[in-house]
Parts: sequence; C-alpha cells; structure tokens
Amino acid sequence: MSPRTRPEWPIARDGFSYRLKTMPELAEVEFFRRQWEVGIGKRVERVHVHATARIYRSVGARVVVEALTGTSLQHSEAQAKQMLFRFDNDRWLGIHLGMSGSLIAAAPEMVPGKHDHLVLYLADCALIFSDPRMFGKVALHRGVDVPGWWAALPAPILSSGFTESAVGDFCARRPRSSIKAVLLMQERFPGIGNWMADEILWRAGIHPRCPAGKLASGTRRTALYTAIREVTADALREIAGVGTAAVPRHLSAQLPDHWLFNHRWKDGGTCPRSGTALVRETIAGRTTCYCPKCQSWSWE
DNA sequence: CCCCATGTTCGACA
DNA sequence: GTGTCGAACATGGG
Repeated sequence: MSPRTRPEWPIARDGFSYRLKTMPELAEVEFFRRQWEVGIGKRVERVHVHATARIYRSVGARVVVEALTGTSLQHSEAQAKQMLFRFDNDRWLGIHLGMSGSLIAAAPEMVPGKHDHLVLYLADCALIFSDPRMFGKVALHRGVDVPGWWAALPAPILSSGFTESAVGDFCARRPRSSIKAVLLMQERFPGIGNWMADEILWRAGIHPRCPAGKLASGTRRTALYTAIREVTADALREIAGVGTAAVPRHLSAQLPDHWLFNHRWKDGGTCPRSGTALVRETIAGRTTCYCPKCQSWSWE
C-alpha cells in the first residue's frame, strides 16, 4: 500500500481510509455532495483517475480528465441518488454512488488509494470519489443546459410536484406488488432506498408485504404519503445537516434512537415504539425489517 | 471457508 | 406492451 497523507483538512478523521461506512440513499447523497462544496470557485489543476475502474463504463476516464482539467467548479446539486457538478466552459460531471461510493475532501497532498477512482486536485484541497464495489458511475456532459437525464428526473419528494394522488395512482397500477417493492421504484420515489422504505412503512404502520393496491386511496394512502414526506425531511435534517467539521465514521450514528434504523440490524432488536421483537425477512428480494405488532398484517 | 451487504440493470417468463 | 423475479455486477466485512 502506498503511503497516504492523513487528511487534516477539511475533515479530520482517524486512519487512512477516506471512506465513510454508509450506503447512499437520498440524505447520504446530499451529505456527500456537501463534502465537495469546499471546492466551489476553485480551478482543477490536475485529475487522477483509475482508468480501468468500472465507474467509467459510461464515459471513458480519459474523457473525464480532458474535460475537467483546467476548469473551475461552479455549482453542485443533488437530486434523488444523483449528483451534478457544474464546471465552467459548459462542462458537467454527474455522479451516482451506487452501493459503496462516497465523496470526501482532503488535503492536496493526498495520494490516491486503491479505491479512489477519481481525484480532482484543486489548489488547496483534493476532491475524492471512492468506491470499492464500483457499482457507482460517472457521467460527463457538455452544454449550456443541464444534461437530459438530469432534467428527466422525477419530481423530488419534498417538491409540490410530488402529490398524494400521484402516489395513489402509482400504487393502483401495481395492485398486487408489495408496497416494499413499490417504494424502491426510483421513477416515483426518487432517492428512497432500503432503509428509508422500511422506516416509512414502520412509521405509517403498514406491513411491507401489503399489496400496493390496498394503499391506492383512503386513509392508508394518506398515512403512506405523510410518512414518505416526513422520513425524507427528517433524514435530510439529521444526516445531510451534519457539517464537515466532525464527521462520524458511521453516518447512521446520527439518527435518533427512536427511529427504526438504529435497531434494524441488531440481533434481538426490539421496536422502539412497542418493545416487540423486530422481524427480518426478505421481501422484494431485499432484507426487510418491520415490527409485527405496529405494522398490521390485516389489510382487508 | 461461508454468508451478507442501504443499488441498478438485464434477461427470462407470466 | 406490462409487470415480476432472480441473477449479475465487484469487493469487503463479520
């Protein structure tokens, strides 16, 4: 392993790993976007890439180097699980973090490690994209306007375009699918992932195997819609709101103990509301945790 | 060694 | 065409 400079700035953490052990859903993505904000207004002096890394399967690493070297970072945005960074000269960099990606800033002397597939060296810091499993992806775009794939993203959950009737209609179109499977569909629920889906259903008191058709109207639809918006807003506040000064090694440590999140992986974990033993089983192909008492099975 | 992993995509099949 | 399910992707941790 090559020697690496310990990053003292802007984030001081122990050890050599620049990665945070968290898997990115909407709030974590927004958190990671902010880690690169320190580079806004600064020029990219040099770009490091691991040219054969799978994250370059859509756009070659060399294209990224050529497009970004010498430009300045102007602006960034996160939406759903996507991020978009605008540079001058009409260059745009899109990033999806996949299952294990993370962004972080470090001192400009940092030496890229095995999983640091993209590093933008600015005058006084380095912006790093790390991804051990390489399910993440980068995209490049040139033009005055945002790329088409970005413009085509569905209305964000906290925007006025995300309506209760749209949620109900979407459920009505998949009447026999489990609500757990439906909540993971990015085209209607942008940015929701496995743990957020479980948190939403737990708060709403809905069993994850409940057929989506049963939630297409009435009070259950309202409960579902409300929980989606509340969990999204709360997750953004608790996770994305963490500054860049003292970042915990596990972002989940940020979440309050009365959430399902902090109990879901523990063997023998109990529901923070009812004290009942939590259940873990595979639903829609994903590990799902729920409270058998709070989340009613009888949806007829 | 085994099994597991918070995401997405693709092919097979109803 | 639509919807659903499992496998595959690549790596590390327990």
